[in-house]
Amino acid sequence: MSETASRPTLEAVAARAGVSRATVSRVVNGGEGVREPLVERVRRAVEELGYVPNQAARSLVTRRHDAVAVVIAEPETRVFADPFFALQLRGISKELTAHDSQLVLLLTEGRDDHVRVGRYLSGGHVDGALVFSLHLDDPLPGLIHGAGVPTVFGGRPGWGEGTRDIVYVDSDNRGGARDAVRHLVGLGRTRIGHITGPLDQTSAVDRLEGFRDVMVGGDPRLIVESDFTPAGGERAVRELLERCPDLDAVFAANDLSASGALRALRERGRRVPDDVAVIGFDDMLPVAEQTDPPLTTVRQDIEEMGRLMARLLLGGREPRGTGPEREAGNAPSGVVLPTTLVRRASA
Amino acid sequence: MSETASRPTLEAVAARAGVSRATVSRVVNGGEGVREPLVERVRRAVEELGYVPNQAARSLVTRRHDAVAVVIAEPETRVFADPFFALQLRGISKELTAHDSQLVLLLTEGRDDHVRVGRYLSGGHVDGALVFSLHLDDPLPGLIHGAGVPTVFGGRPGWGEGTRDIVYVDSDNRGGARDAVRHLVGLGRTRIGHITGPLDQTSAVDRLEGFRDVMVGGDPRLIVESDFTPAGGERAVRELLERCPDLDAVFAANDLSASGALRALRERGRRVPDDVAVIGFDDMLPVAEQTDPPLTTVRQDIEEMGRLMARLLLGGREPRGTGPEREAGNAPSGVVLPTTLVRRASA
DNA sequence: GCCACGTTTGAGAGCGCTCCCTGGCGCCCG
DNA sequence: CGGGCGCCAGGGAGCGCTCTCAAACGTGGC
Repeated sequence: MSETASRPTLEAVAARAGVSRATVSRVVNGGEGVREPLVERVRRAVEELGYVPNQAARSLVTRRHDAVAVVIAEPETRVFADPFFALQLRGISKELTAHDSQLVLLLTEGRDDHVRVGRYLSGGHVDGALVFSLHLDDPLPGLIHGAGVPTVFGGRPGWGEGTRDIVYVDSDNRGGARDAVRHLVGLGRTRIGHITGPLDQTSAVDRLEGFRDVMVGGDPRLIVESDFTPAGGERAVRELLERCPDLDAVFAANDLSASGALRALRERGRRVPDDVAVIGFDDMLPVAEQTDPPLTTVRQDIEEMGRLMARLLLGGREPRGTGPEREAGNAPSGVVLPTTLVRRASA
Repeated sequence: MSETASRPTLEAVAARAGVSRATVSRVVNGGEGVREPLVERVRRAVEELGYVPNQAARSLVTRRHDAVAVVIAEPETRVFADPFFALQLRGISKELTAHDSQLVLLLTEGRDDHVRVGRYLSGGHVDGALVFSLHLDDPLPGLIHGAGVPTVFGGRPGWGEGTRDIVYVDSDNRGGARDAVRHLVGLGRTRIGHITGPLDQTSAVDRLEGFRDVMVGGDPRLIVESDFTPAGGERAVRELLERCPDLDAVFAANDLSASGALRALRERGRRVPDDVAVIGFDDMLPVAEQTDPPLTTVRQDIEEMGRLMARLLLGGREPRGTGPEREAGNAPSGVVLPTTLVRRASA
């Protein structure tokens, strides 16, 4: 039952059920075109022997692996320490499970790893790849895109804008930012500052664009470039207050920097939201709910992004072997998920 | 180069290099016992053709997979939203990479998944498993332990205490807790409260034990069971202050609950650390450094735990194929990593 | 009652690789 | 200078599975 007793093979099951290997194979893979009594007999034999198909042998002939690589490029540790990827992984995992696929996690550390990952992906060990790349100058996505592996990107890649065959899933960063800023405007605020994220990330750029969409002709000095960290948020607010002492609202590009902003505002004696209204982005719960006051922010459904990425990669493939392998690429080249404004106390 | 052009096989490389398949195989797998000029020729052919071994074919005969499953049981979403697993995964990933192994991530959602994971693991798709189980009543670890797959647990499992063949890696929760409480005592504090974690987790239990080790004969009413969350920490502090208004220190079982404690103390007009000193556990940076005041806490090297788990699982196996497959199990049944007290402003 | 056709089942090849074993060759020693 | 030994390369089997193809088995219609 346990130990080194080598696992039963198809052959063994066939012998036990008194049929041929081919028949067992058919039953194991869906049982189409096998008469009921035989199906039953085979099923029982499988059960009794505790047969589990040898995936290696199967892959060898089918050239399918029922496995998908998830590549997370991680130039900074910070990125990895937030719940973002965790949630996305969850979504991915759920969807892959539904498709009987495994999740092979590839974390890259520095440039050398690109080679390793590239080799792995083009080595045909997986059916596809889900790639997260946050930085515009990251060579990895390009590499992968050239590796000839079906790929879906998480977040809008910074290059190949109009390229038809790049598939990605992103949230509506720009639209979400617009909603946030419009909300501030609706509150009667006029001197609205924006704390950006690192502008080598498309999400930060898109949020900035959304801000600009609403504040057309606004004072460019009300935009301070920052880095998605609480400390950066603090610095940015100090800068903003210096440039514009009667600032009455802040839109921070993420919750972390918003939390820093909150702290700096309190320290400077500004009441939130009375004097200055604050809105963040992400709705990262441990942060957004715990700030003082709780943060109004833009929520994105991160887990759903993950699910969608997996679904897109697996294409029209139904939960196991049915249907066409892949709808010939008329997939949308970019899918953008909606965001919603979550009102709490800060604005 | 790209596209569907089927990848080159050993055969192709052999033809190109003018040698036999066997020779190419030898070269690819270390090149022992092949004369230099041939090695060179084969290497070049591999390079030119962009040959990558077919892992499925290889596994089929070697019965090795160069892959390790990482199983994360996740009854609560909260658990996953903290950076803990992320860091551990990093450590694991690094070590596996060094051993040319892949990381197959298995996230479980609810009971049904146990079956799936069990089948997968006993299906012989991976060389071993790294399992994280946080709760005492989780049936998963038991299941896996019975599946006949080499396994290393992350964190002390709640059962099979003395069992010789259970291998796990944990931090020194008890010792770390002792250090923290001793530090408070050294500060002259005498009315020290403890906010525990969920006591169905061994880490929480061990930290409580450490607290008790130092506070022998202490008032049991100074121990409040909580849940590792900020909100729980707040509640616990209110409870503690009610029971003991002149409380002068709090040891919280993790940083998150410590942050809640900090807030509740401020709200109740207690100054930290003047009136009440506070120590957390984990040194979860985004939290510990950002609290007001910054949190004194117990650091554990989470990434190293991950590395160690992987190293233990892979046994004495050197970076690829050399050495014995596995030192016959005289491995230590539990490895406990040291913790260090990180002094910041809160105590 | 017989033949043509559709449906099930079985036989066999082969996926790409490793590894055992044999054959060939150079070299050392007698 | 010849025999034996050791080292290196190649041949070939076979890992467990899928999938094509052909055989066997009905079944219905004429």
